[in-house]
Amino acid sequence: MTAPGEAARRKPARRPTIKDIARRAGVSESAVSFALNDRPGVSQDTRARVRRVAEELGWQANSAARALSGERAGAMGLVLARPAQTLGVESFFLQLVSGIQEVLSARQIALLFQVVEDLDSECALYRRWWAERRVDGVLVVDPRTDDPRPELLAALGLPAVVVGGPAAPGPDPAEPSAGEPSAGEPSATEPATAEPSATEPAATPPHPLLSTVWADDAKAMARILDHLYGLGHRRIVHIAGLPGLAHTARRIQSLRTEADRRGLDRRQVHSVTTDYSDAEGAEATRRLLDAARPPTAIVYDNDVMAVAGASVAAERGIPVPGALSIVAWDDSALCRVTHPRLTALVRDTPGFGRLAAQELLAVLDGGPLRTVQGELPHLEARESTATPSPG
Amino acid sequence: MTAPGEAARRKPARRPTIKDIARRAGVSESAVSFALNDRPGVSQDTRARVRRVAEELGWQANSAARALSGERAGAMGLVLARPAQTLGVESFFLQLVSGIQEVLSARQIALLFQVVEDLDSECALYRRWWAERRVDGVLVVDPRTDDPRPELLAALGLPAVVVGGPAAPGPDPAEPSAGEPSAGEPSATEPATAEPSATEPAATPPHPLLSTVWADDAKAMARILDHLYGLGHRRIVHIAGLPGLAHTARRIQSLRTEADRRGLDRRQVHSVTTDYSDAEGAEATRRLLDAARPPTAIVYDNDVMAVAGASVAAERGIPVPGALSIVAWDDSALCRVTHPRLTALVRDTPGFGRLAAQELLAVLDGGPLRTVQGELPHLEARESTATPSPG
DNA sequence: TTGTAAGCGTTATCAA
DNA sequence: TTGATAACGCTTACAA
Repeated sequence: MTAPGEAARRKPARRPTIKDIARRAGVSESAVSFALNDRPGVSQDTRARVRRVAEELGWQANSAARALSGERAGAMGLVLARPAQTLGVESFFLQLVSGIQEVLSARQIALLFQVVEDLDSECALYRRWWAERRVDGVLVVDPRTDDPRPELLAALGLPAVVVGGPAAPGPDPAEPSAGEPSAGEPSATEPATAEPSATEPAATPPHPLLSTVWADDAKAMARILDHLYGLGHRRIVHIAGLPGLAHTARRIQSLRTEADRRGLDRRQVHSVTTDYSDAEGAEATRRLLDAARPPTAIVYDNDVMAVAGASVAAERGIPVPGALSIVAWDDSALCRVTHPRLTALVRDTPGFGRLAAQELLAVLDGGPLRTVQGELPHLEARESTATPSPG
Repeated sequence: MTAPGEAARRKPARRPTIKDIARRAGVSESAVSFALNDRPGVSQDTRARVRRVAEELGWQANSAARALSGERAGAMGLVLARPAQTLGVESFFLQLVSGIQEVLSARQIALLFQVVEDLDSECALYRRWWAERRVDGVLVVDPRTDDPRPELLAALGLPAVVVGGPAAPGPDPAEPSAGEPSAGEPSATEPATAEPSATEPAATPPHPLLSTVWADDAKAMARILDHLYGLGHRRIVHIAGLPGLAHTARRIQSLRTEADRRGLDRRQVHSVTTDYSDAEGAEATRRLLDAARPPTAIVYDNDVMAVAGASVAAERGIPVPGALSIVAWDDSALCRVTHPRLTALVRDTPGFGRLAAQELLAVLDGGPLRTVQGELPHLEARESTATPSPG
């Protein structure tokens, strides 16, 4: 081994190119290219020889050259638009990203990941990536009810998949079309199978411009309501996340539907929105508990707020689950380390990421525009939910 | 607007190239290149005109072409080697990444972010990135006491910066395996201050192969000890993270030094290692609290374990901070949502990321190999630490 | 101060 | 089945 300083400084070894392989295998460059890309037009013998030499030399295609020549950058993009401070405690994104990469890296596709401050920056970044030909496609997260991104991406012709589902159904408070689905019945409005259905826009309109993978928040909310209603809860408040997000709207809508279905009073079963922070989660909880007839159960849209809410209850000496039941939407270590441990809606987030990546690859391969549904989350009942004490 | 389906499908608008600009501005391609890259050799007038046309056309350099021609890929890499399950609740990485990108994106440099299962995959990925010329440099996180990555990267000649500090001081013969502290003789007292200096390799050897940015864990631990000792604690246990990580070793070492300095009993002031998970944090806490003379204070190496520990105390009816004080190494929403709120060591993680990115850029610009120290973290005293009750 | 032309490493088009 | 050869879009000598 050379001296450390020298090693760190020395010129990098030259990377082998196709030309090197061609020379060494005694064939032309184009033969090498064909051989290495599994294209017809080269004999088995030559192919094998070329492969062996490439292996020996440790050759890997120069991604820039490939991108310049072919049309593919060999990379996908993922932008997270969040103010730096709110880059929180959530395990959601890292898990999502890990699932995405499981699929992409198997195809030697890299992931460009960028955190920006806001939606405008995100759009600007898409434009730049597009102009620079940096990425072959992008995954759009945190879809909103009024989202400029699909239109932009469609206009740019940059393949994209929306992760997290289509926007909520239109501003229809009564939600007549999803009216009275009996539990378990595979309702026509919510296809359990992931078929591209542009014909059934009522409850879950496939996004008009981009393919979409999403979780069925409506059914998930129904499961939570089943659980709480079954325990005897009649005053249930949903502390939701950011009002602009599509899934927030879907959850709020679903809570209404489920409340109506059971003839519950809408003044006692409703949603309030927050910014997902522990601070707003705690604040909302305080307000609710101060009311004349406080809820007997609260559903939080993320784990951090749920834990914050549990903490507020503890401060006030309100027993959980005796006087207040708590459900967290999204499970994580947080829900298991608190005391009592929190009942949570468990999703397979890496699986969701894999699904999204697969769908993006499908779009790149010219697949049809469609809406794919992820696995339905299940409710993990723990110690924070129980039959409410009378009163 | 065209019909949605058509918009999504239609061929993307052609991206403008230098040739387009040249034609439109009535100059040669090379003049355009010079003008846009701030190189001498074109008149002010031409430069202005070219710039204006480029602006009009919304031109952005094709990253592949630039990478192929020049030597720069215009991207950096960051690999996180973690089993998918342990992709936890930590806010650390997203914050680090956001800081890194603040610096990189200002220079139009992208970040390739990849999550892999283990260190071998990480090394393989570096080789691939190098061979593919995908990245100009990488940021190495989670440095280990015995780390193969610096040597690999140095050998490849891939510029890199180690984020998180140099490995711990060499093997300490007195080092008892974590968990069973021997009443070893006090080792030579280390200097309380740990300056990054090549002349003082004992405490903090700058990494021999790569530039490094790091936080002074020794001083941070000293601060925690100051706080707890000042409150009257004499039985203090440090529930550390993964034993192989460099900063874990530094913290363990520092705890010993600080204990010795104050004449504390090493059987009562020691470290145990874990895998950072809530489960192991809770388990270690249970074991400690079951001991004949349980600690009066526990320092946890991350926020998740600290919250888990607090939960264990709550389960057993051990008042915090009355009978047990708790300190979390690294602050996050978690520490603020629990009840009581946890005293935590607060670091400027985005700032640390910025520093790392700056250092990487410096290395790329041919700067010297060096070790840079981040801002010293401070201890945010909250409600989980107090004078221990007698007994 | 300008324009011409030769690369960078692939892929893709054609003859041979 | 092969092997030249021309793109791809940019940078950079080198000439004008």
